[in-house]
Amino acid sequence: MSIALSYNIPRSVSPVVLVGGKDERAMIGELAGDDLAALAKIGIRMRFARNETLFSEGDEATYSYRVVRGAIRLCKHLADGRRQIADFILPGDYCGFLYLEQHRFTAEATGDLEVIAYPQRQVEALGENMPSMRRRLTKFLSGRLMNMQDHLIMVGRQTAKERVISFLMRLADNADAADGEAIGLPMKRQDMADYLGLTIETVSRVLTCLKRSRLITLPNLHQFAITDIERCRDLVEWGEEIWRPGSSKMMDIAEA
Amino acid sequence: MSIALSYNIPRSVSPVVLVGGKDERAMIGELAGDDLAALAKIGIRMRFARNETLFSEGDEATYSYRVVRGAIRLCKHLADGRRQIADFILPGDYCGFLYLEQHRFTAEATGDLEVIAYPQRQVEALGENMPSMRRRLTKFLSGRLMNMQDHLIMVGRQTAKERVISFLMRLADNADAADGEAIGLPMKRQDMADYLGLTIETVSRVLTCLKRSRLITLPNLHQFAITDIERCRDLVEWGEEIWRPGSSKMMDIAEA
DNA sequence: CGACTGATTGATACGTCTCAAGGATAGTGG
DNA sequence: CCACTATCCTTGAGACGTATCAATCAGTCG
Repeated sequence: MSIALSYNIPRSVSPVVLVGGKDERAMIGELAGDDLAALAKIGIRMRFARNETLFSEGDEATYSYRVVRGAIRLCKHLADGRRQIADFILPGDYCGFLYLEQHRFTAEATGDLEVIAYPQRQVEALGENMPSMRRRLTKFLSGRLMNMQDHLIMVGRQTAKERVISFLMRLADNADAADGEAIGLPMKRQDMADYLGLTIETVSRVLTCLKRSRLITLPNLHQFAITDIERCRDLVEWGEEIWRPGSSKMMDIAEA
Repeated sequence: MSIALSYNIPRSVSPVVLVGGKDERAMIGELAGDDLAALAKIGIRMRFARNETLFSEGDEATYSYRVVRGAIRLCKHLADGRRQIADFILPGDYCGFLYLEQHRFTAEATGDLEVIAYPQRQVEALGENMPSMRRRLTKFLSGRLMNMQDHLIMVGRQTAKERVISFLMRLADNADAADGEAIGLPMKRQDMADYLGLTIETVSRVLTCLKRSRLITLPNLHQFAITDIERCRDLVEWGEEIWRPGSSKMMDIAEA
């Protein structure tokens, strides 16, 4: 069943971005080790500044990208300016495409961005000729769907605090960070808000709240650390009750 | 890049559901016409009652399904019972799998359900052997991601009224229905709510509101009709302003 | 006809948004 | 190195939309 929110968009088929996470990175590595030394060589290093566009809705796919530093945001816009970010592509992640006619969303840099771009045609050729590559790309695409489902439940059914924690946990996981270890936060508050389906103010308030509760620390605007990953995991899994029984006001999180 | 459904991947990877829409149905038809007469024959007719489970989180994929009557809901659960439905599979839609390790969500019948189940192995074999099939399945999977993105912006950035209208529009579109034509609503209010990220009461209120505004009619609980599809399209695209300038209370939608 | 499930409606509570002000940070040019 | 400035972030007060709780209504099936 296909639902389209943006009914003015032609019902043609369109390209899909593949976005890899921690697991998929291994895949890329393996590919390179396997048969893709050639692919590694055709990669072109590119840089973008904050808010620069890698591609827009309607563009044709010419490159796939691997993020070296910074992050890419994939987003959709409503006519009145509301924006929803469908995914972030973080350092080490891969963002590729399946051939369809055109993009249905926009990719922009959330800050200083460094990527390696691979000509799409060459990647496609590899997919066509190598069953092992096909298989990995399939897994990869599947993983994307999984993440989308998690994102959906986050935006649809979790509270602001749960969303923010989930998000930070994802970043921590992606960085393989330990308790207290500083983790890069390569996007602005507005980007976080649009990813989480919140406003910038709410994100800010929640962060303050988490900080006060000693669940996280914020050395500066572009870094954070999770004090107790285990406890955060419980918070996300078991909901508000842990915050403090009988109260869920923003400021009422128990001091640890 | 040809992303294939690599169906002979070792069973260490987890399955992903493929869900087809109006467009994808054509694909299945074409496949059947092409080389898949055999597949059509191996289909097994199955029936399920409301809330029966086709598969659960953790199950292995043994069948893919095509819905004949009723609808399947694909959902995820939080520990405290909150639920988010990631997708509905409607009559004519297809629901297949790519393997990774295990299902990460549950598939249940939203009411009386009739499906045709295809043994996964046989579908897999077809994917492996036929490049054209691979390509279609890729497009198909890509379409899923597109829909998920639309669903995300809906749940993350649209108001209750916009979500309900979008949803009804999707159903109407899927059914190729004209203005005023009765369309089946093969799920309960709770299912709609969990899909839209709302409560059952809010869904009910919005429906009442739309009815009063003469945007839709509800002959009975399992059917609806859109009075003016064009107007609904505008509402979704341009937001609340059309409802009635200066007011957005539930009861304040202009009478047409 | 009851008994049951699901849908509607109402009153109120609560979480997040909106609007507005002030504070922090980073970049720029003298 | 220090104003100067633009941008981003934080905080507060109040409004608004949706959730919650509770009662009633409408179908359905024995």
